[in-house]
Formats: sequence, structure tokens, C-alpha cells
Amino acid sequence: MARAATTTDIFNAVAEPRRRQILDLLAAGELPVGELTALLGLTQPQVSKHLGVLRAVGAVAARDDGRRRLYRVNGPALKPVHDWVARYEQTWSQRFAALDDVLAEMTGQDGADRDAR
Amino acid sequence: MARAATTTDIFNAVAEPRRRQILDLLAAGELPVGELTALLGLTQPQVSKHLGVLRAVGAVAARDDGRRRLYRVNGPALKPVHDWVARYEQTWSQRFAALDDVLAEMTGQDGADRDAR
DNA sequence: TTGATGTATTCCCATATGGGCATGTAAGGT
DNA sequence: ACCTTACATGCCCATATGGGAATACATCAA
Repeated sequence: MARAATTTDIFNAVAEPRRRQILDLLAAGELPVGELTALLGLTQPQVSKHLGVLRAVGAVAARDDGRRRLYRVNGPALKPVHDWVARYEQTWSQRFAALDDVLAEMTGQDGADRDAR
Repeated sequence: MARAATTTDIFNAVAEPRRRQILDLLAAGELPVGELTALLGLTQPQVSKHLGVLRAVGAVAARDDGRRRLYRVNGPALKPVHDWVARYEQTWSQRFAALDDVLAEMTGQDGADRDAR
């Protein structure tokens, strides 16, 4: 067992740069495979495969249009990633840092080592 | 070339469930390798390797304490992930959905197909 | 029907990943 | 000095991933 199946886990699906690019392109609206292929400078089979993975994890959905197939992003599939990483946001967020200061002042605690990292 | 080096890309580093678990445990505070090993039920070499990857991408930092080595999370390394996924938040966020409605009303545009997905 | 266009799928290969096990190394204890 | 504890590394293996090329499918055109 080498790794969580790329086709089952959203985190793995999105770990591939090309797949993120695909999502980014689709974020603007529906696109057929051919468009993506041209925009990304990849081969058609390659794009189809990546789309296959994204479809498997529900990150994209497709709609047939004649002999083309239009793909679109299905954002909610990315929620788990967002939720997970959001827990660490306070580490760099100015907003949370400011809140920390306020809390420290209120409780009289010293937060001096917050960024002593 | 099979995939972006797991040791160079934060997205790949975090794609591994165990590594996310490690970060989650460290989120509560510093921990020595032994603790992590016990808490995760993994072998020590396994944990050390995962920590090695996390360290390579800057997701964790270490501090020597006698013969133990205390690891801690280095949140900012996760910012790229957060920033990327945040762009898709509006797809499921109630907050943004409400904003969309307001904007649609203001501009007179019809946003009816927003969730016609 | 025949042919062309747009996608999906299959097969093979090079590569690197994660696991298991053994070993190297450093710090403490006696 | 010697032994034990705490980690890090190295080596080997099974597996799956992504790329490349060829091919199967489906739809539309003539």
C-alpha cells in the first residue's frame, strides 16, 4: 500500500499541479476537453485522465454537448480541504494575531512567544 | 517523472493522511517523536520519515531537548494551500451565496442558475 | 455508409512513494 | 567505558502514479 488512492481522496487529487490548473481554468466556466488541452499544452489523453481523477473525487462534473463534453467545477468537493487547512490559518493571519493580542491583554497573559518561532 | 516531489510540494506533503494527523497532533503543542509514535500507533521510523517530509516542506520545525526532539507545527507553510482552496469557498459558503443574491439584486442580473448544478 | 472530429480507455514504462527491518548516531544513566 | 533510550537513515520491495502512444467509441458531416 503505497498511498491513499489518488482517485478516492480529494487531497491527493488536488496534490497534482496540473489538476489544480484544470480546476482553475474551469473556475471561469464550462470548458470542453479540447479547450483545456490547448490551454494547458498537454496531450488530450493526459487531460482526459486528469479529468477522470477529478471526476472520481467529485471535483468536477460533466455535461455532454454534441460530441464535446463540457466540464465544470464542483466546488463543494473541495470543502474538506478548506476546512482542514482553515484550522491553521490563525498561525499566519494578521486578524487572528490581533485577536490574540487582545485576548492576552484581557487575560493578562503574555503572548510574547507567539512569533518567537 | 511520476509526480511532483512529495518533499518539495506542500500539497503533496499534506496529501498523506498520516502527515495530516501528525500536524493535527502537533497543533496542540510540541511533541517528541516517541509521543507521536505512540499516539498514532505507527513505527518510529515511519513517524520519523513523515516528519522528515513535513520538515522538508517547512510544515514543521524541531527543537532538541536532551535526547528527544520536540516538533511543532509551522503554520505559514500551509498558507499556499489555504489561499488556493479559498478561491473555491464561495461555491458552498452560505455567506457568499447571500452576497451573490445581493449583487444580483443590485445589478438586476439573474443568479437563478447559481445552484442549478 | 464512409469519414472526420472530440473523448475515453488501454497498455507499457520509468519513477518515487510508503512500509518493514536493520543499523547508525547522539545523549543519558550507572 | 558500557548500556540504554530516542531518533534518523539506509536498503529493499510492492504498488500505483503519470506520461506516451495507440486504439476504441460516439457524434456529426457528406
